[in-house]
Amino acid sequence: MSWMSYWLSCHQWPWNPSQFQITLDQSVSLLSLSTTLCSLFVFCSFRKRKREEGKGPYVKKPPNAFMLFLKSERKTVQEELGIRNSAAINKVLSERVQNKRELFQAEAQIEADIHALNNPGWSNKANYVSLLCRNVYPSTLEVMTS
DNA sequence: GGCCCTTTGAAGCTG
DNA sequence: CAGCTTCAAAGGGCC
Repeated sequence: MSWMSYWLSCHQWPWNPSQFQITLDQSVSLLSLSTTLCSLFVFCSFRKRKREEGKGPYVKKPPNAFMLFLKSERKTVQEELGIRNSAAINKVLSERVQNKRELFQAEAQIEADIHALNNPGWSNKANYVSLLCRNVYPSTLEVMTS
């Protein structure tokens, strides 16, 4: 049973139009549910929207040391082993990063500093879309079970 | 077309 | 404060 059918069964939804009588509490619950679902849709759409280029001032996270290492060594592994799949390449590079970690950590720190200068006040919080969604779910469940 | 996989690490949130 | 979650990159694979 889906959460929607569960909610409807709990609230004895009047499928027959002639029986369309709901209490004030039920209408308030329905309004809250609608509002909450709209919020859920809007917030969860951010994740998809932010990946679209040229829409909004989305600022990406600065790359960490391993990400810089991946960018640097990806083509080498592709040519060396003839692998195109990034998941497989990443596995190989995770083994090779050991002796170059400190070098790329220093570079990552520079990247982070430049990112901070170019984007004053920016925080990872701006990219944490699902936390917003997570705040919506409990209230949705609260409406469903009230 | 869009999500998943796969990795490390930074940063934020939760209990 | 420990533990969990997300997202940075990338491109093949899959639905």
